[in-house]
Amino acid sequence: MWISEFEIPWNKMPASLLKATLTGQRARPEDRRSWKRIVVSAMQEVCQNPNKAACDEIAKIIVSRYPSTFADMNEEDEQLGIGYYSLAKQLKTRVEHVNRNNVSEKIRKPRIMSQTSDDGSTKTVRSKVDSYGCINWQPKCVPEGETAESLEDRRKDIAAIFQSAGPRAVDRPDVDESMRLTYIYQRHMLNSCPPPSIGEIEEHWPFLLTKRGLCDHFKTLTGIDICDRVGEALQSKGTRIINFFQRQTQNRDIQRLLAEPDRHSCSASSDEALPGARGLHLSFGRCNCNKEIH
DNA sequence: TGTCATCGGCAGGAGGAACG
DNA sequence: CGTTCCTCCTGCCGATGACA
Repeated sequence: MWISEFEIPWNKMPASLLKATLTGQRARPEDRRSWKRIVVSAMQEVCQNPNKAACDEIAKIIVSRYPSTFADMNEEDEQLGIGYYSLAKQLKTRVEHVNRNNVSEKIRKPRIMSQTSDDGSTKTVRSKVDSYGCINWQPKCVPEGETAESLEDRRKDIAAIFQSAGPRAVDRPDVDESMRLTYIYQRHMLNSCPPPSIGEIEEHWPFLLTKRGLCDHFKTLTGIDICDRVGEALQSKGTRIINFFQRQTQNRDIQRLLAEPDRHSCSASSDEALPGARGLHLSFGRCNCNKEIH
C-alpha cells in the first residue's frame, strides 16, 4: 500500500504551527486547516482518493508525533478516545471535498440511472428516496374498491374540473375525495425516476399545487398538519425572533420594521398571533433585503 | 463599508460493502 | 442475514475576497 511509502511534508508545515509543535501548544484553527490542506494535497499526489484507513494512518502518525498540538483532548488535557479521530475525520472530509464532482476517482461506482436531457446528452441521476419524517412515502395498496384504472379515471376527472372551475374547486367534496383516494397514484408519480418536472405535476395533478392540495398531501405523507405546526412554531418562537432582531441595532431596515405598527399580521384580530407574525415578517423581510425569494 | 459570489468545513442521511 | 462500517452526496453556513 502506498501509505507505507508516504512521507508527510513536515517541511511545509506553517511557521506558526511549527512553533506550536515546539512549545507544545494547541494548533490554531487556521493553522490546523492549512496543515490539513497541505497533507491532503501531498496524499493526493500518490493517491487521488485516499480512503478512511489511509486518513486514519496519517492522522495517527501526526498525532503520535505532536500529541499536545493535534490530539483530541478534553479541558483537563486528557486524551479523548484514540486521540486522532477528529484529525482523521477532517482529513477524510477534506479529501471528499476536493474530490467533489471528480467522477473518475470514485472508489464506489454510482448506480447508473441515465436520463436524457433536452440537449440530447445523457446524465446520471439519483432517484429520490424515503426521507426523514415520512410515514407514507410509497404506499403499496390502492384504496378499497379502487383499481389502477379507476384512479386514472379520477385523475382525469379532477384535472377536467380544474380546467373548467379553476383552483377554487379544491374545496369541493368530490375533488377532495378524489385527491384523497389517488394519494398512492400521486406518490408513485412523484417518486418515479427520473422525477417529473413541476410542469408535468401541474398538468397531471393541478390541485396538488394549491395550498390545500399541498397541505393535505403533506399531512398524509408525514402525519403532520403543516398549518397547525407553523402556527404553533410562531407562537413559541416569535418572541425569540423579535428579541434577536431587537439586538440588531446597526441594521436600520430592521429597526424601521420593528418601529412600524404591526400591519402585516394575517390574523390581526388575534393579539396572541402578533409575536409570531411579526417575527416571521422580520425573518422574511431580512431575506428580502439581500435577495429575491424564488 | 456594505454587498455579493465563491470557497471550504462540517453535519448528517442514504445506501452499498464488509463483517460476524 | 442482520448489523456495522464506509463512501457518496447534499445542504448549510462562516470565511474570504472582489467590487462598487
